[in-house]
Amino acid sequence: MAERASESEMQVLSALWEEAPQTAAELTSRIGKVNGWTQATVKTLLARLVQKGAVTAEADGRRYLYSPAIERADAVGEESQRFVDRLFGGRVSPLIAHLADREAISDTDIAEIEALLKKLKS
Amino acid sequence: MAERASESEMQVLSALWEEAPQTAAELTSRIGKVNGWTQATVKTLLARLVQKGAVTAEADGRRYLYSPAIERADAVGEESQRFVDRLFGGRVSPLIAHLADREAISDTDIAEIEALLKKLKS
DNA sequence: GCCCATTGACTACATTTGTAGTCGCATCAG
DNA sequence: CTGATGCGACTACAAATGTAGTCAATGGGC
Repeated sequence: MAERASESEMQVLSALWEEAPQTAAELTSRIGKVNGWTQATVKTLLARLVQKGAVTAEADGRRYLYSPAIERADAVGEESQRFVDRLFGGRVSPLIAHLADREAISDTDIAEIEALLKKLKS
Repeated sequence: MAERASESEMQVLSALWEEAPQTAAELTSRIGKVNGWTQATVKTLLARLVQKGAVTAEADGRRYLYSPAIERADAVGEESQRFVDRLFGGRVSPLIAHLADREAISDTDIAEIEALLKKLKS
C-alpha cells in the first residue's frame, strides 16, 4: 500500500519521526508556524497520511495520538532512490558534482561521506 | 521567472538537453513510447514548458523547433539542492548513507565521488 | 450536571499535474 | 488548384495537492 506522501505530507511525517506520538495540536505548533499552516491544514494532511497508511492514529480520549506507520529510513531511502533515478539515471556521482558546484557540501559532510565510501569498498 | 517544472515536464526537458532543437514529433518518438504518452500529451507538456519560460519555440515553417531555455546544470542543481534541504535539512551525507544502504552506489560512483571530494578539500 | 472549548469528520475549492481530444489551418503531393 | 494530412492552439477533465472552513460531539472544569 504505502502510497507516496506529497511534499507537505512529508513535512508532517518528518515531525512525527522526530517525536511520536503527537496530537494534532502539538504537530500544528511544531510545524504550523514554520510552514504557515493553520490547524485545519495540519489536520487535513494528517487525515490524508492516515488514509495512505503512512501514519497511525491511536484514540486517546476524544483526540488522537498520531504516530508514523512507516520507517523513516524506508520512506526517505525510497524517495532518494527515485530522485537519483529520475534526474541522473541512477548515477549518484553527478548529483554530488552538482551539489559540490553549489558549495552545498560542508566539510563535515565531506568527512562523513568519505568514511561511508571507505566502508562501502570493503 | 523560471517556474519549477513538474516531473513529467522534466522528462521533456531532459530529452531536449540531450539533443536540441527537436520538433514535437521527434520528442514524441523519443520519449513518448517509454512514458506511454501520446503526441497530444507531449505537446501539452511542451506548451506548459514554453509558458513557464523553460523552453523556447522557434518557428520553422508551419511547425516549431523546441530548445531548452534554461541550463541543465542550473535546473538540476537547484532541484538537487531543494531535495537535500527538504529531506535532510541540507546535509548531504545522510543522503549518501541511505543510498549506500540500498546499494545504489556503484563502484564507478564511489571512485568518482572520491575524486570530487578530494578536489573539494583543496 | 452543564456549558464551553477543543477536536475530529466532513466539506470546499482553487491550482497543478497528468493525460488527451478537437479543430482549423497551412502545406505538400499530385 | 485541390484535397489529404500533419501541426499547433485551444479545450477538456479527472486526480492530486495545498489550504482552509464548518459543524457536531464530547469531555473536562466548575
